[in-house]
Amino acid sequence: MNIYDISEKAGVSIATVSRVLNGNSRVSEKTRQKILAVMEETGYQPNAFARGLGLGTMNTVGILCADSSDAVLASAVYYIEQELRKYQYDALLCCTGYDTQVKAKYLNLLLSKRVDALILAGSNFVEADQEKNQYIVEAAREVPVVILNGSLKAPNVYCALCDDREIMRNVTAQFLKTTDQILYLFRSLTYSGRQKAAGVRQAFADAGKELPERQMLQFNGSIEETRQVLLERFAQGERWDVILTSDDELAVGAHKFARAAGLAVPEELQIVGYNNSRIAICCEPEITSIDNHLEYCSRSAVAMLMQVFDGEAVPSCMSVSGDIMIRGTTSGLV
Amino acid sequence: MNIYDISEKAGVSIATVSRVLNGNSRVSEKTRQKILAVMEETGYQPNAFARGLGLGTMNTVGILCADSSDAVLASAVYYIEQELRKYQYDALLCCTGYDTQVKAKYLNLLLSKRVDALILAGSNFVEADQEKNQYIVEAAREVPVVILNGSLKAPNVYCALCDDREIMRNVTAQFLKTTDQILYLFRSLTYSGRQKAAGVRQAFADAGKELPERQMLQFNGSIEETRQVLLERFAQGERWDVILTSDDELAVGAHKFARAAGLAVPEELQIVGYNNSRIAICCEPEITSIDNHLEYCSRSAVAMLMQVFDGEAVPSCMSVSGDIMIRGTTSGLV
DNA sequence: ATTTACAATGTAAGTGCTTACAATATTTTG
DNA sequence: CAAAATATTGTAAGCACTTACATTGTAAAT
Repeated sequence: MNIYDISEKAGVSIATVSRVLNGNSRVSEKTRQKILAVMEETGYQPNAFARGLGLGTMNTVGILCADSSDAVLASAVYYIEQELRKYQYDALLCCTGYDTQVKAKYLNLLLSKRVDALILAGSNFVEADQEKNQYIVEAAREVPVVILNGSLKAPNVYCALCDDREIMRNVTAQFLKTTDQILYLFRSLTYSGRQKAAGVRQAFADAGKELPERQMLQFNGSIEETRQVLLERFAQGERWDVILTSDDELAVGAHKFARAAGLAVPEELQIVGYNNSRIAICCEPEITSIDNHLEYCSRSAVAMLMQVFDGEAVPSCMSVSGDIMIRGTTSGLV
Repeated sequence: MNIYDISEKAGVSIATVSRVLNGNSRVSEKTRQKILAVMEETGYQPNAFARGLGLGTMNTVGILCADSSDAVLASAVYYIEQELRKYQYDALLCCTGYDTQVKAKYLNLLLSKRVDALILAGSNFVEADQEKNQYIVEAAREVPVVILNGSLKAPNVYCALCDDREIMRNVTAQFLKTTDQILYLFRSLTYSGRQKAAGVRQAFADAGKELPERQMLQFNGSIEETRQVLLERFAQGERWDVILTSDDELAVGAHKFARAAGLAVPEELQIVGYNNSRIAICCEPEITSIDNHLEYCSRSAVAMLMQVFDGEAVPSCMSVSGDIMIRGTTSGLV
């Protein structure tokens, strides 16, 4: 069943059928109805490939994300997909893992599928070494690229992110009023990761203090492993009044550590998570977490993209404030 | 840059170029190398739409899922996408929400994009009312349909799932040896939901006991709301020795309830979750949960699909056992 | 009534690939 | 060395649409 069959049954030319298919040119109401009736009755579905060939697009956007089973990235993907669909776009999902080579490979694979744009979901896509981001810059020569939670200055690259640095500086500064014994526990130095760390550092600097390297702990492991690592450090005599983390899972690990070490939360140890994800409220007391407004940013990323499609002038970067969700693992925060 | 440009620069016909593109027919090594060189040098990328039009496929599978931000579904989508990519298929993701009308609409939308198959991720796709599943049966006339965690008997529909009924019967039976005060807290009667409930019921029946309706509590809310609901019932005088749940989030709610009610876990109240998801290990004590082998099933679903593509004989349903992951919220389970 | 304007429709040339079949070149065989 | 067999390449007809441009039909204007 193709456009010829329809045109024949309706007694018109294929051009007219195509016109009603695309709803653009003028077709008399009478023939439009007739054609629609024939389509209905035959259950005709236009061939999307032929359509794509003729129009040069299939209304598809590629979403790249390292790991869509990660709670935060899964949410991002979900919001993005939802928002794309509002605008009649389909989402081609591709989970890349964290290796740059692989990311570049998959990005090009999506490109070869002729997606209309690429959305890179996750701050891990922007590396500190600009060389490694080159593949993104090149991709942007083909289609618009939107980065969620990462910033990269290049033509046709748009970013939507949270000001992680500022909120981290703010929160750290608040704790610094009462104690220097703050541990910053972070997972990896993605774009956001670097911002957060910089925020912590800056708060110390602003207070005229030095942040000892021992108080910056990079650790990329499970909840259980996080608990272990902290216990080991604790056993070696390290003590903290506050543990700031770069994500809620690490905070849960810290929470478990506190319990294992017999430390009362928040009286003896305060804990702050990041992302304000669902996991933060599973513990008792529930974990204070920084809300980086993932949903808002995700939807904005898509909105920006649509404006780019429409040829509107769009700023290359949109940023929102981080805001703290105060719960039981902290006291005295504002 | 199209196939004509390449053929010209390489001094061959487009047919030969197409042949090296598809790597199938014999092309002399010399000309193959020459053509590859030209492609390399010009950065040629074949047009996927034209390819799709000629071949009738773009190697794309549609994944339908109600809500990819849900931890369990997100994992399923992740595993499926990973596995599809191994076989060079792309994943078109579509989040439908839980309304049947909407699901049907989106399913047809994916179909109109000419996907090679559909994977329905989540037991919510199979409803008790067969009428409501009709749209799936019809879709299967166009392309193979694979259902994850749901069973539907129809031509060209394949299922991969866990025997939820049996494991639920088994676990319930174990508790019934020592107490009848078991609450089964469940979210919704999806396909799996119905199986689980049936398992609980059967265990009671097998033990010659009756399961009072008060001990079946359907509740579809957040962790916090779950805690509330249980507290209310508790305040009204209801008492339980065991709370079985249909997912880990409900179990976390039960966990929080226990804490709020001052009940020691597992001494005074035992709790069992379902899905063995990451959230189960956030609490203290960690939650015993039933592992329904989501990863295995997800990957199997894709594997089955590939066999269908290859024209191999495939059973219409594959089932795995559920297995219990014993942790701190239970005692005496085997 | 005739010209003019414009709306509705049709014709035909893309869009870029695949592949059956035909044609040609190269080996193998007698 | 010619004929047969086989490997390599080319020709041309799909695949199912879109759309610029041409044509026809209709209503308004003169």
